[in-house]
Amino acid sequence: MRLQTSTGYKIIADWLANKGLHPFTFQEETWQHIINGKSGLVNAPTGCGKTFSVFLGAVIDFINKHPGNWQSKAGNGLQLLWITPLRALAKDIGRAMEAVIGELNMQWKIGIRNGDTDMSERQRQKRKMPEVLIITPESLHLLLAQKGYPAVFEHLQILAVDEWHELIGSKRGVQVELAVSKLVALRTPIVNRESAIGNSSLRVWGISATIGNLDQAQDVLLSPVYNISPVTGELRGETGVIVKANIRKDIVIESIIPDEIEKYPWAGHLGLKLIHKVLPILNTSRTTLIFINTRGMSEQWYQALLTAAPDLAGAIALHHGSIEQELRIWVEEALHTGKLKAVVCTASLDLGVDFRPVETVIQVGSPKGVARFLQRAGRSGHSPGDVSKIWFLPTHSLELVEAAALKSAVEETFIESREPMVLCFDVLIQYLSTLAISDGFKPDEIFEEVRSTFCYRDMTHIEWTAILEFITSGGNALAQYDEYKKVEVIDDVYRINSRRIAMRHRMHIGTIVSEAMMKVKFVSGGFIGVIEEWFITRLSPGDVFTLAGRQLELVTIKDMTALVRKSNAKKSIVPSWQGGRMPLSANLGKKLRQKFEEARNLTSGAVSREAEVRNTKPEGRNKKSGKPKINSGDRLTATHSPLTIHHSPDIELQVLNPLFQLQEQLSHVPGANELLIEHIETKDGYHLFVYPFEGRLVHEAMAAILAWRISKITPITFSFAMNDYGFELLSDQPIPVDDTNVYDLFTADNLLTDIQRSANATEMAKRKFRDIAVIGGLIFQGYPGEQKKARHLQSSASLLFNVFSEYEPGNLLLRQSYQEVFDQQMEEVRLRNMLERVRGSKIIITFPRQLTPFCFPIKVDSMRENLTSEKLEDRVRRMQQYLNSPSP
DNA sequence: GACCTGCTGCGGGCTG
Repeated sequence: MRLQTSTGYKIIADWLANKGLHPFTFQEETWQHIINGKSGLVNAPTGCGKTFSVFLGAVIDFINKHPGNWQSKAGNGLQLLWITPLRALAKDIGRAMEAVIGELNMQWKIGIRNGDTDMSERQRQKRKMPEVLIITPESLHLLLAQKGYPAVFEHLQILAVDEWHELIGSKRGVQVELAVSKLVALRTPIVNRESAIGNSSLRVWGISATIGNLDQAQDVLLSPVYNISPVTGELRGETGVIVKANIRKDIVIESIIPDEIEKYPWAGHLGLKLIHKVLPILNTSRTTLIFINTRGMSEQWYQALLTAAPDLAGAIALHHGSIEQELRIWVEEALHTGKLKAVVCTASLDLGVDFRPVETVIQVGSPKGVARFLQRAGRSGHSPGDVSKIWFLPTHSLELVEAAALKSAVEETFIESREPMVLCFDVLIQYLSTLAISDGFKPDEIFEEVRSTFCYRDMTHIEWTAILEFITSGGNALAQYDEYKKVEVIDDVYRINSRRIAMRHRMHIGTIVSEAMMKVKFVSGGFIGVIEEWFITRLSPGDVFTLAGRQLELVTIKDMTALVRKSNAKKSIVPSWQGGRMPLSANLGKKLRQKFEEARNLTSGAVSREAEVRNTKPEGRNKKSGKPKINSGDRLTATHSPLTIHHSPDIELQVLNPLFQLQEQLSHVPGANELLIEHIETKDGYHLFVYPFEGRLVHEAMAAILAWRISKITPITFSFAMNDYGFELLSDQPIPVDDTNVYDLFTADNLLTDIQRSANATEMAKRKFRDIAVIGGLIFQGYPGEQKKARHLQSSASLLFNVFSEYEPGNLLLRQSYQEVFDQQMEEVRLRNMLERVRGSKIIITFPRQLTPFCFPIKVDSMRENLTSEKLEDRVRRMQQYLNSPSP
């Protein structure tokens, strides 16, 4: 059968043609696969119709199955389940789907199920499910926690997972994997699969933006569909398909360049010095999004814009995750109805404006990754054929190189991968409890289902048994506490019979664990947002702080709510929120290293280098102190690749030429295949600066390891500092790192043991364990509205951590917390890759006679602790003035 | 359990 003759296809194609659209716009290839019973992944830039391609595929499929009466047919139950990570997206998508259904005169109902869905709607859904249900991963698990849930999915044809790239790298993604395994098994039980031909009758479709590991993303989502034999590991069904839209989005990236690069700060994160260059951009664009990396800095930018251009009052707004939901919704609406010229925002506006374009985007500071930068650029020029325009505003001089790096990364579509998580036992425990409060489960069946997912495919029988033991008896360590004996076993069916436990569990479904927040509310009523508990407890009544762009005076704290009134005080404290510490991505780091090499090649023409380059080791090394006796300004090893410039250099690199010249004079600008190490002596002591450009997490771990390894050579103590470009070891005695030992110090051998000895893994694991314990249901966070204090949470978590460490060291959750430290906190894989890279590269050690442009930002960050910001700014200015006019 | 600049996201429904 040729596809085009199918009734559904024709109806939809004609319908689109009537509207002047070609089916291709909506990736008709997807329709074909859906009708043919395939599962797969759709990949296209935003605004290219990938959402509609899956939805229309489901519509065509329905028409084909009910050829005579598709317009009158309803009440078949749930046909299409649509998972989306954001509640806010559900409304937009639902509205768009309803419009299509309306025009086709179909009898489908589109329903939304998430935390915002009210009770009556939930009950309506329970009596009769709509044909399409848009849901969050959490709410889907809540459905699985209802008695008789299999009936809900009896007629389900298609499961769509929207924004899969957003979910795959997190535990929310694992929740989706488990849900997929369950829904697939409901249609084709695992026990029948040995004999089943082909795939499950349920078709699973992921919808994803471009990521580096698209194939893997597909495998992770579809793993339960693939029908892989649990015995032999052999693939018995078909694999899925990837549908890519061949649309290339044009993106224009432009840097905001300081007029006098010599005077632009070498360090800093805020970038307000360039605010005068932002104003003209706002004026010439209808709507602008200004992305700021942190909530605190976004508050500062908002204030600064109003001060710089008071006429903007009322035309600009602020948007971040700690601002009250209603205010945020108002801002979003006002932006798109044209009431606002600009919105200062954080990652809170990364997603969710798909159906409402803006004209211009400004990125302030490093976006930390290529994917995030592209995502933000894509907020503008949203229609197919439009050009996305994004401005990059550097917050310090060296950061300007990132613009050049981003340009070539975007050009090459060098986009980060999102690594799926594996063996998350906390999520598994939560899932099993979910099944236990609805219909109960039989371990043998569920074991196979769970192992059909990517996350748990390597789970052993021993681990599985330990999990079952844990949920029924509390395991070895907690056996004496009844509250951990949640699940009862009757006739080999595992169930939770206690209504109280079931109720508590429902409230704790989900994998997002937040800091303890306190609501902020006007005395006169009206919520403004939330602030972290630790921050507000440092304030006293009468203190003025900033939130949602307002000056607020703290009046009192009552019922875990901070009551405030408006204030006209000149000075106010800007809150800081404890957020993720998104490190520079590996991709962007690599591009940066390449750009530095280009910059050096550009510079080398200008600098006379004959006198500097030495290929031989200097003589007269003082073995005792380990400090080589050489003149400052000399280098130990330095060989340069011949000067090659393949294309015209980026404007950013040209502008930064004076900075690179100075760096080259004082030290060295490292090439892509070099690791630069600087020994600098100041009145603070002996500094060792190292520049791997691997993001601050790797640097943090590497600094600890290096310190540990050096201390084995000679007894020595250090303090550390680091940023995304490099790290610093500081000591009061000379640091014995030279060309005789440097490769050994940076070896990947014994990495794991050295990590364990150097970094305080136990302390880090303890922190990770808190989230794991909450997700696994070991800690009750309190009923909604009466959240427990952070202190309580922390103390019960660390109590449990200690109990496990002492009485059950093999506990799976304990093990997981250490694993998460290695994987996420230290980025062990990346650390190892870095060391492997260093092994094959040239290590350049220099001895600059003063601070260099490279080390400057790290040095400044390490001073920050002891100084107020004004004093710091003064000191930085003085340091830089001195450096810009170097005296011999 | 500290904050050194540090994002976002979710979340009862029984039995009457």
